[in-house]
Amino acid sequence: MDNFELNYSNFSHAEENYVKTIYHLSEKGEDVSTTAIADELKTKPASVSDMIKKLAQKKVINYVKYKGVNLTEEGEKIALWIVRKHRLWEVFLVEKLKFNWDEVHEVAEQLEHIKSKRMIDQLEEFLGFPKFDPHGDPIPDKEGKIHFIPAKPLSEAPIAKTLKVVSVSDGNPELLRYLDKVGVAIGSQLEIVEKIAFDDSIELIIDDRDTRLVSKIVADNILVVD
Amino acid sequence: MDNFELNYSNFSHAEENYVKTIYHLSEKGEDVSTTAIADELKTKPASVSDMIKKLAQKKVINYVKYKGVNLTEEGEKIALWIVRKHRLWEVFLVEKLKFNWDEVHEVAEQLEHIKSKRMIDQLEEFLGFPKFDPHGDPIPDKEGKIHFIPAKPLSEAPIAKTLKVVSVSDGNPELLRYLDKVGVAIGSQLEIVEKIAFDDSIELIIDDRDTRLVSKIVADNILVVD
DNA sequence: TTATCTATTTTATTAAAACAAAAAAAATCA
DNA sequence: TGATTTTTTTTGTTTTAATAAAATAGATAA
Ligand SMILES: [Mn+2]
Ligand SMILES: [Mn+2]
Ligand SMILES: [Mn+2]
Ligand SMILES: [Mn+2]
Repeated sequence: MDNFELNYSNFSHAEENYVKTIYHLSEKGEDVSTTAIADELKTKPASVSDMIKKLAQKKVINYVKYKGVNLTEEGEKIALWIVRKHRLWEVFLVEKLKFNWDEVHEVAEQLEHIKSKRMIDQLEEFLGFPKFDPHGDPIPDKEGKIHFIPAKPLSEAPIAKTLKVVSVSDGNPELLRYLDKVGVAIGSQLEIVEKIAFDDSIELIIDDRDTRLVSKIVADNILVVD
Repeated sequence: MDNFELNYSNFSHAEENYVKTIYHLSEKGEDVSTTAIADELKTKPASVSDMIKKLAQKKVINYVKYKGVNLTEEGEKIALWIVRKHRLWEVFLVEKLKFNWDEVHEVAEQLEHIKSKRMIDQLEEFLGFPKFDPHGDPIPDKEGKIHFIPAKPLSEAPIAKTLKVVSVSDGNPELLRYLDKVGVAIGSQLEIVEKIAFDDSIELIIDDRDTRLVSKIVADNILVVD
């Protein structure tokens, strides 16, 4: 508990990125593979193998050779601390500096490594204790607690029900600009009219106004609740 | 001119710190020595010799072996770009996140390396285009222009004249907390009552209220105009 | 003008983070 | 099961930034 108070200054920029990546890849539950990490960090499996050993020694991940890794409690705390910073900075950029939601992720990737607990807690207060970032992702509180909304991808949602957009993946600016164009935002109401079996594309009504066809890959990246 | 528009992403964290340090050490006019840089960056002369060669190759400094270095035009642009970021972030921390002026420098040392011209220009606007940072230092504008106030150290100021505090050095938090305690701030009125020749300490009146004795080293770090 | 001292540079090592190529283990296929 | 393919790890290099120790240039002092 008190560990989260620290700034974790004994972790390098690179180590933090690995921990954060393992956290995100773990969200599906299973152990994370070397190649998955390499793909995500745009590096090579050989580099990942090296770093994994170091992180295991530092006790932030559990590692069994050839079996993949998962975060220890300590590792998860570090990951949540980085995620908290990332998302609060994204809110700041959108709410205060007039950034569009497709422009914040890259800068937040840098800002998330700035070490100052004090600054982040003050920033959170300054922003009015936001619960979600501009892409609908929940912001861990100062104790590292995070509250997930049970949502599913639009691609797996039922037909002919009123759905609400909870979050969208923030990594790809092109997707976000596309959503701007078609008028999908956090909180938008969607209703699936038809699922085209041939290519899994989806025809839907947006906010009771426009009818649109979106591809499977777009639908995979929009999380909704009904 | 257009170079300042760039984010200079081809410079590492370490290189940026060297360029900024050389900029600050150059303010006295002369070439900067290897040891001076090493002292400032808390590293060793051997490391500085290495880095100096690299920076000379990158054409951001002029370097003659055994003679010291100075910034090229390009180097000065980079330095001013970093200084601009540092000082705007310091204003943000004090004005928006309720930091005291002794708490901002360390965090700004990290924030100054974040690469996003867009963010800094927006931040400047958000802060209302401040001209000075919390320690009274001028903030370079988006073209990299900086306006110096011709001030001198309190230790070299004349006796029995009304002086105004223009800036104080921001590197040492202890000094800043001491100034808080004795009631010296940017804009304070000072009047030197007596200079004690024995140890160069100075007796002064602060804002027409308190009489105080401050040491030479404190007086060296307060810049005033009359 | 030497001799001595100090500042600077060079050389050789180290640590972090990455990569390619080779080796080994695990998974898949026949 | 045995052969083949894929994934992961190991080994050997590279680059960046730092250090200590040795060599050298410059400054100072006798
Ligand atoms: Mn993001
Ligand atoms: Mn986000
Ligand atoms: Mn500062
Ligand atoms: Mn300052």
